[in-house]
Amino acid sequence: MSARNIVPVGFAQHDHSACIEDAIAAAETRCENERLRLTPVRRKVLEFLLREHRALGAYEILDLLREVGFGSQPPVAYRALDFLVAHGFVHKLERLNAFVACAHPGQTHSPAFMICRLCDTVAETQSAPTSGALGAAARAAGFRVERTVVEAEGVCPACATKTGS
Amino acid sequence: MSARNIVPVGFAQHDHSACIEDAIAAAETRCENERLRLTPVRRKVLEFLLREHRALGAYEILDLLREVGFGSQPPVAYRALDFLVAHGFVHKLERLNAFVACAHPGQTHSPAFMICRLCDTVAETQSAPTSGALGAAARAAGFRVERTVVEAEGVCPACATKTGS
DNA sequence: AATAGAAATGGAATAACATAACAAGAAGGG
DNA sequence: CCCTTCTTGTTATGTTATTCCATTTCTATT
Repeated sequence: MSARNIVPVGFAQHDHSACIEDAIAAAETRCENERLRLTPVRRKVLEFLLREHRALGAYEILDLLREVGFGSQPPVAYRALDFLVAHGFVHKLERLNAFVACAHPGQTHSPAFMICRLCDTVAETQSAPTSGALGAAARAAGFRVERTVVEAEGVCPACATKTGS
Repeated sequence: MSARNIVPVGFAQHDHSACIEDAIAAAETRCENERLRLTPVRRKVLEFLLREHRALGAYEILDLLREVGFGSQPPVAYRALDFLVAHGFVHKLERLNAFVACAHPGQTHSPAFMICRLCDTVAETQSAPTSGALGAAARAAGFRVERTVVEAEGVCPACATKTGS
């Protein structure tokens, strides 16, 4: 994986090797600034998720960790994922019980996702939890929103073209 | 449960026995109209979910079914839930891997939920998937949205008052 | 340098959630 | 009545996630 190769993020093309390196570098910088420890397992898990621009299940990640010589029991993967999710480097897709690397590191985070049900590609975008119908309903009910899960399931442009619909 | 008792739906008070009866009646009517079969198991599961205005896990439902003399293996519960979800009588909360009775039967369905992390109460409201940030992003990307998951996690008014925050 | 406390890791065991596959029974249309 | 379809019951298994305890590593302080 040292040659630059072109791969979709979300549904567009880009230089993927650079994007991985940049994301790792950004994560390292942030961890230094905030006294967080991007340990080898955590870093490796983040790399795996960046390499694939798709959601990986915890057990897929665990398999990859095993191949590279790390501990191979579920808590190893879940602990690393907990750390990465807690600090916004990775998001969990509740619909899929799977994890993706954050595509907008640094930005304030109320992510929303588009998940293609045919090819499993995931695109991340921002949501605006306080505006919109949900925000209004929450204010009306006196509900304090702490976190939102916004996931759209459907068909991405590439698959729509392929299947001719 | 024959006396009328007052219980929150969403976060407001209401006559709960009437609300269960109405919902069951509405479901029966709709099933007759659409040639769907609201069999005993399915009906019972819907009742359980209406009784509690909170999300129940499939295995909790299974326990309740067992108590009432139905089959007690997981597929029994999951099949009934599949039917109820497919026809919009019940929604699945992806965040909780659990199920709630629909609070707006009949209305067009893009539900959004507010989930209290302290008391597990769930309130349902409508979302407008095509408007808002997500809709715009989907149109921009050429992504066809078929279904949306919108779940807000936070603290309901009652719990906010209790814990004094 | 020694060391106490906190954070991170390794791993066994188990819990919680979900489906596949097959046999048997009930509903409804000709 | 018979055929098809839908539904139920059950066994077995697959997938996702956590609890708990022992050990190691890091960090800050003496």
